[in-house]
Formats: sequence, structure tokens, C-alpha cells
Amino acid sequence: MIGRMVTPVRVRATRQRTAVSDLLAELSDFRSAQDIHHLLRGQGDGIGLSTVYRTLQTLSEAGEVDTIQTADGESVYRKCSDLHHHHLVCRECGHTVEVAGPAVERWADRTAAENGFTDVSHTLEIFGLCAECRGKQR
Amino acid sequence: MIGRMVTPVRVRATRQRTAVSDLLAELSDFRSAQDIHHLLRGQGDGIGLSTVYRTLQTLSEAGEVDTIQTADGESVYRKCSDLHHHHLVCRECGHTVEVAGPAVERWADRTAAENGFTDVSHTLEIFGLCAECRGKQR
DNA sequence: GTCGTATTGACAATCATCGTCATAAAGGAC
DNA sequence: GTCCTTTATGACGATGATTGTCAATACGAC
Ligand SMILES: [Zn+2]
Ligand SMILES: [Zn+2]
Ligand SMILES: [Zn+2]
Ligand SMILES: [Zn+2]
Repeated sequence: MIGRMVTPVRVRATRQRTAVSDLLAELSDFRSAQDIHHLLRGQGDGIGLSTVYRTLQTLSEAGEVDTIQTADGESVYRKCSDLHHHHLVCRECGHTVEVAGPAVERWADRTAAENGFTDVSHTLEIFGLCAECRGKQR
Repeated sequence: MIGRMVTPVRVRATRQRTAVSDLLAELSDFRSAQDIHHLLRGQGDGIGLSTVYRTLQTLSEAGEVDTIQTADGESVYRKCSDLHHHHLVCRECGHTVEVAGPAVERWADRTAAENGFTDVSHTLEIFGLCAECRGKQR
């Protein structure tokens, strides 16, 4: 069949992707892929672990979710605001606050440039004990 | 035998620990445990992989070496200066420059305090392409 | 030297994450 | 609706860094 024009589909809306997105929208803290898989299974959404990993990776690359690594190297994900920002994360409960510091951004770029680096990116996270966890500890 | 006073030995100087320390002192870039293991084996120093991991962990906890995680979650180690600092790392060749930003330190602490966080630490690394790697690419 | 203990290392175990690939589902065309 | 091409899924196996085990070894205080 000549001339049949097929418009390529970019990304398809599937039940699984919707479930992951919806769950992330409800959550406010960083969660691991395995966490998310368990949570979805727990609420009755059938989904495979591979799919969770793939979906999170896709969302992450698309800038839909932020990802950071815990101290022991596990990747955790969170739906954040669109603007560039960093995170203040409670080591104990995972409670997360988005923080922004224009001065830090400028400092990072300037420092890189001064040392002849191009194509610059940076990671910056602050870890601590949130007020609530502080209270529980004593 | 009553009253025999045994002074507990804290940390023993072993051939393997010396080898790791010495190698790190010569290196200037971040290296993985496996890298270090290969390098030592290559130069004739017999050492087990477990020992390399243990030694690096010990050195890291003692503040003797810095450790950061690469984008794919691998831990890499480097002997650094004693002062608190961060790193400007070439994504391509690993070339590393120590950088310090007092203003950033203050910003991080202040931001954490404003949000009720205590016991604060932070991670901050800048990644880019160093001048040399930039040249090779074109 | 002796002796108690910290350390080592070969090997197995863990565990997050990725790869495979046959099957299922999306969605555009008509 | 049906048809068809392409993308997505998921059970399962593979990967690979890191950690655990534990008998054999090496420190170092005396
Ligand atoms: Zn974020
Ligand atoms: Zn930033
Ligand atoms: Zn350093
Ligand atoms: Zn700092």
C-alpha cells in the first residue's frame, strides 16, 4: 500500500503510566521505584516492576520528576515544581522541601567557567533532621 | 592472671592499607574501588577486593578521603585536602578540581535552619567538560 | 618470642537495576 | 466498529557493585 501516511506516536497513555503519575502527584516525599511498585500493588493497581523503573526513567528524562540518590546509592523520585531548585530532605522521614538559591546557581556556573569547564550541571541537596523528627528523638 | 591490662588496638597498619593510602596519594582524580583494586593488582600489590572496599570505607568515615557517587550510582574516592570543599568534576575524564564557596555553605545552613532542620549536612558537586576534553571533542 | 585480636581474602550472598522477548494494548486510518 | 503498525508490558533471567562469612593470617603489646 503506497503512500499511506503514518503519524508516529510518541508516547502512549497507558493505565500503568497514569497510575505512576497519579501516585507521584499525591506523594510529597522522595520514594524509590520499589516503594512505588509496592504502593501501587497495595492499592490494587497491577503493574510490573520493570514498568515502574521504565516509567520513572522516562518521567525523569522528560523532567516530569526529580531524582536524587540516597546515601546508600538508591534512586528516589519525586514530582516537583518545574523551576530549577534543590532539596532539603529529612534523613529520618524523608520529608522534603524544595529550596532555590539564585546566588548558588550563579556561583556554580561562575566557578565552572573560571576553571575552563563547559556543559555544566550540578547537584546540590541538603540533608538534616526535620522539626518533627527532632521532637520524636528526645 | 588478674589485673593484666590490655590496651585495645584501634587500627593496625597493614601492608594493604598502606598500599591503598599510598595509591590514593598519587592519584588526583576520583576512582572507584574496583579501579583501585585493579591498579594495585597491576603494580604487583596483592590485595583482595573486599579489603579494598573495607579500607576505602574506613578511610572515608575517618575523613581521610572524599567520596561521591557518579551519575550511575557508583561510589568513587579521592584523597582531598582537609578543609571542607566541593568538587568540579569532568564527566569525560574525571579530572577533578576542589572548589570552596563560603557563601554557599552559609546559604545551606541558613536555608536548613529557616525550615526547622537541624543536624544538617549537604552534598554539592559540579559536573562539566574540562578544557582538555572539550578540545578533543571537535 | 607469645598471645589475643584485628585483618585479610576467597567465595557466596544480596539487591537494585537492566535486558530479553513473546504477548498485549494504544490509537490512527478508514 | 475493524485493521494494522508500533509501542508498552511483565515474567524472568542477567548484571554488577557492594556486602557478609569465616577460617587462616598478620599485628603489635608485652
Ligand atoms: Zn525537586
Ligand atoms: Zn541549582
Ligand atoms: Zn574532595
Ligand atoms: Zn559545603
